[in-house]
Parts: sequence; C-alpha cells; structure tokens
Amino acid sequence: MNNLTSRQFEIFEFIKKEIEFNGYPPTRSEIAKVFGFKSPNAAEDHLKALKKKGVLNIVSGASRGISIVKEDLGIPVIGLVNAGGPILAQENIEKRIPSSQNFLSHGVDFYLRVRGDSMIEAGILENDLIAVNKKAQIKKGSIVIARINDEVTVKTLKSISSELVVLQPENSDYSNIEVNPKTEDLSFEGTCVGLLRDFS
Amino acid sequence: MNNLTSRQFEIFEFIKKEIEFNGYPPTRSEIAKVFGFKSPNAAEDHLKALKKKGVLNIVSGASRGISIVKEDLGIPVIGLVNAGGPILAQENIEKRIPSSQNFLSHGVDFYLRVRGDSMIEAGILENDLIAVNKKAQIKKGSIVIARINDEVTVKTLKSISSELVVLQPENSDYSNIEVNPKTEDLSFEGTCVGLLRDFS
DNA sequence: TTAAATACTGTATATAATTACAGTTATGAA
DNA sequence: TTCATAACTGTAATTATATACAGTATTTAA
Repeated sequence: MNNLTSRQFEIFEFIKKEIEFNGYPPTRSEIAKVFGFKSPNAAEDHLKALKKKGVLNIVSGASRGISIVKEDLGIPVIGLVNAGGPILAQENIEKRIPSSQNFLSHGVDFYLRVRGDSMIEAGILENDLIAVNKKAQIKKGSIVIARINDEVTVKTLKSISSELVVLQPENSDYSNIEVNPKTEDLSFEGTCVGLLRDFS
Repeated sequence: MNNLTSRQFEIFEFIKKEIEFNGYPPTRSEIAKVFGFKSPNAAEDHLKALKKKGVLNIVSGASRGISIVKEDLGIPVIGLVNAGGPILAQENIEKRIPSSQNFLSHGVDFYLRVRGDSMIEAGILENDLIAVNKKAQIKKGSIVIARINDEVTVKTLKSISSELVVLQPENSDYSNIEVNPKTEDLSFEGTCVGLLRDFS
C-alpha cells in the first residue's frame, strides 16, 4: 500500500471495515475512540496524512465526508484463454492497462491479444490487442469474440439464426466457420470495439 | 421494490446513487435540497417511511446514519451446468435458498444438485444438494467438485500430484477416474462442505 | 544536525445534522 | 364520512462533527 506507516494502515483498514460494515464512514471521534486517542484531533491528523498519501478523499465540512480512493486497476489484457473457465479469470490476465493511460478505454471491458493471422485482411494482426465490449449488441457484420466448444476466436459475424451461425475469417486462406448453436457449444464473449498495436 | 410509492422510490434511488458516487450517504438537508423540499423534515419523513418499509437502516443520532438494507438474494442452487462457462453463470442457477432459511449456509458459495449414483456409498444420492465452498483447501480425502474437460463431477479426491489426479467414485460399480492435469483440462470448483436432502 | 514527518494530548468553537413538534393538503380505503 | 397514509412547510433545539490552534515527544530523511 502507498507507503503508509503501519499506524496509518491500521486506521485506513478500520475506515474500510466501518464503511463495509455500517454502510457509512466513521467520524473523527469514532476513530479516536476505537484507537484509544484522547483527542479527535489525532484522528484528524491521520485523515490528513491518508489524504495526502492519496488513499482517502476528504470532503471538507461534510460529516463523515470520507471515501476510499479506489485504485485504477486498469483494464485487463487477456492473453491465452484457459479452457473451462470465464475469459476474465485471474489466470488469463496478462497485465492491466490503466484506463487513464489510454484514450481507447470507454466501454472497454478487456483487451484480448490476437493469435494467428485469420483477421489480417481486416487489419487485425497477430499480437494486436483488440478492445472488447462485453455488452454491445452482437450483430451481423460486427467483429465478435466467440467461444466455440471452449475455443476463443475472433471473427466477423456473417449471419446468425437459431440453427446456423456463420463466422467469417478475414483472410482468404481460411474458410468460414459454420456452427449450429443447438448442437455445438457457442457463446459470445463480446464485440470488438477497437484495436491497439504497440510498435515498441 | 417493496411497495414503495413512486416518490419514495425516487428518494431511495437518490440515496443509493449518492452512496455510490460519494462513498457516504446524504443528510436530510442534502436530500431536501435536491428534491426542492423547503424543510429537511420532508426528507426525515421519507427516511422514516423507507425504514418502516424495510429498505433502509437508520442509525439514530448518527449523522448520515443511513444504509441500504441489502436483500438476501440467497445461495444459488446449481442444476445442470452448461459447458463453456462459469459454474455460477446465471443460466445454471435453478433457484436461490435464502441463507436465513438454512443453518447450513456459513461458508457455502453454492449448492449443486447431484446427478447420478456415483457417490451413493458416501450417502450422496441423486438430487441431493451438496453445499460447496469454493475456497476451502482442496486436499486428499475430501469430496471435491471437479471439472474435467468441461464436465462437472463430484468425487472423492484420492490422490493429487502434478501429473496424476485420482478421483474416486463412492460406488463399487464405478472405477476411479485418472486425469493428467497437464494434458487434460482439470479444475476444481470447490469442496463439498455439507449436504441437503429435501424429502418433501 | 536539523528540519520534516509521525503520532499523539488538550481545548475550543463554529457549524453540520438529527429530529421533535405543530401544521396543511390531498388521496384512498373502511 | 372519517381515519390513515402520503407528502409536504416551518421552526427550533439539542447534539454530533469537523477542524483550527497550541503543544509534546519520537522517528526519519537530507
């Protein structure tokens, strides 16, 4: 944690637990009471320190005007997807890209690292990161992230009906993938809403 | 929602949003200001009504002593598990059992409905609900919920090593399942920590 | 070694906030 | 019709709370 002293960490943890338990933050006096301070000002000093270190927000004048600064974990980058589990499972997360570091972050649930060359004619190359929105409407013509029998693949959705889904690679060396969702296990993980390529 | 009037619902939603946005609940005056009340007592009246209807907790004397009563959704009961997704996916949830209705709820993440008779010698019958803890230590001898190539199964964990996992059915008609986790897709969904059987 | 930061005590005060009491008006159920 | 509930206005008092100022002692980085 953000170079807090051990005492500051205790106070910080207490505040978090209070919010969790009560639904609202403690007052200076409540903090002082729990830690045995004889003055609420001891708590005030701690709050100022915790604010300075960037882990708390303090709204001046507001009673209990304390909130936890939630760290920007960043948008996860998914590398290889392990079978049999959710795509966003911890073990699939290669790293995270802070949303503040990227203009392409609004409506992006995760980035998926592209494997293979099946989409090169759509300008999507191996190792590119495609930005995926999980909730955007899946529709004909959009580039979708599909899961067929637990295999994750990125393709253009060519057509969709209750008995036939056609996924089209954007590479003339490959042929269309036809799936019957009634007999095969098909799900959509999301829609491609952007692309990142790092030349470094 | 708990037969709230439309006005009460507005107030309730506002309080939820405030907590979400600020990290702490609003005061009576803040509510009054937003809704155009000329007296904080109008907000007080609403809070009393919302408390009476069971959707808010009010701590008397405490500033901003408002919290949302979180409804007990209950512990999910998992019926058939669809392949290719997380076991707790919405579509697998058969129903929910309120934790308050059951002494067997502490440390239970979900109940899984048992299919087949492979565990009858351990007293686990078809249609029983086994209580599953997702985080309990997976260890030799415990009854585990395993996922092998996307098939969910309940078995006793007989032995475990990096190259061989042995899962034992508790029924002499069946033989042990041996899995190589390096070549097959094996994961543990949790440990059986209890059992429910409804005779009704 | 010296200033800054940490971790408090102790006092005091302005103001933020709860909440009671007394009303008004409107609506719908018994 | 009459009573309960809902949705407020208006006033006011008690208490809850933030927070400044003045100290003390100890530890830590420059």
